[in-house]
Amino acid sequence: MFKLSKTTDYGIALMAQLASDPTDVPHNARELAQSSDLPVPMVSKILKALAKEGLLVSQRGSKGGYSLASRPEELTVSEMIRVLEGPVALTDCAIGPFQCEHETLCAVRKPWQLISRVVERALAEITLADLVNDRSTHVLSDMLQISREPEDVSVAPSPERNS
Amino acid sequence: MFKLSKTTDYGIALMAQLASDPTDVPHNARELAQSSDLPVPMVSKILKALAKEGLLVSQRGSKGGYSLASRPEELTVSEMIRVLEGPVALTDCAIGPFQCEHETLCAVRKPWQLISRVVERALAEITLADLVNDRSTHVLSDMLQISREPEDVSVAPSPERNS
DNA sequence: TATTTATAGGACCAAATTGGTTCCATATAG
DNA sequence: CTATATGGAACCAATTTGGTCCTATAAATA
Repeated sequence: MFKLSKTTDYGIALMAQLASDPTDVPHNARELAQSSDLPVPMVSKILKALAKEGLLVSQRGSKGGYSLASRPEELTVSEMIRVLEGPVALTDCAIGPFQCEHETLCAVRKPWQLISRVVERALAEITLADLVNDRSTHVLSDMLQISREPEDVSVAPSPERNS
Repeated sequence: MFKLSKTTDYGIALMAQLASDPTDVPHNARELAQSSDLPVPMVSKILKALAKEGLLVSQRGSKGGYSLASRPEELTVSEMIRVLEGPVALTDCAIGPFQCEHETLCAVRKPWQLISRVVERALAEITLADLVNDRSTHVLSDMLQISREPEDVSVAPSPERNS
């Protein structure tokens, strides 16, 4: 569906939640699960992964929990997606050589590689700080070069789902 | 994996193949499957979908087949993805209201909507014509604002090149 | 030191999605 | 009439995904 997985989606939301707390007190899985209304085991699993990959630092034992490993301004959306979901590449051939069996015959390989880099570049412009600050609206609207809309912005114009 | 599905991948490759033929002679599924080295039933299925959605026009019966419904310059990658894969939205909440049960509580909803639009916007800059022309390299490199690299461009640190 | 609270790291499972096939109906050229 | 094509739907196996559970280990504290 060309969508992020729930894991990535939840993971970034959890990172944002941590980023929105100015103190450096670690937050534990139960706590974060509760305030985001997500199942504890799931949140726990995702936090473990984020810690393992170095995006969070973990503190074991009583009074333990997780806190951000870097400043929110220094962590990009691109990086979070890469860690949770894999490289930002729209096709296998854009990940690297020898990933797709059709790559020798395929005519659109190079364009896909370039397109993937365009998307990756865009996602690398946005930081975790942008997600939690109100500044995000400004930054992102600037990227869109549109006047900020006050209400809901959605991409789907049509109500009908593709069958 | 934040990747396009095979269906979309194949579908766009097939469109590109049609676009690269200057004549308007319809091509049938068998033919297209052969020259792209993909299974015939799969190709057939995808072409049917593309025709149903209006991206291809079909000619039934003997000497029939598929041809592009519009000029390659007028069909964007964004549109092809939307038709084959669904709306370009990185999260459920970016598709539209009431898609995600957490949307009331979620703090990063608006950023995702904007990010999705940024990506969608980028994909709407690229046309089918760009995929088949050499011009693609120019257009896309301009988007990246980098000097065109002569060799393989991949997101992952590449071991080496094949062809 | 024992207990409590937390993460680390797994194995595990059901449900959804995906990639792919098959069959039959219908249209068209010759 | 027949061969060749698409239209449409059902169907299936394999993978992926979302989610749980269990055991081991680390730290704080009573």
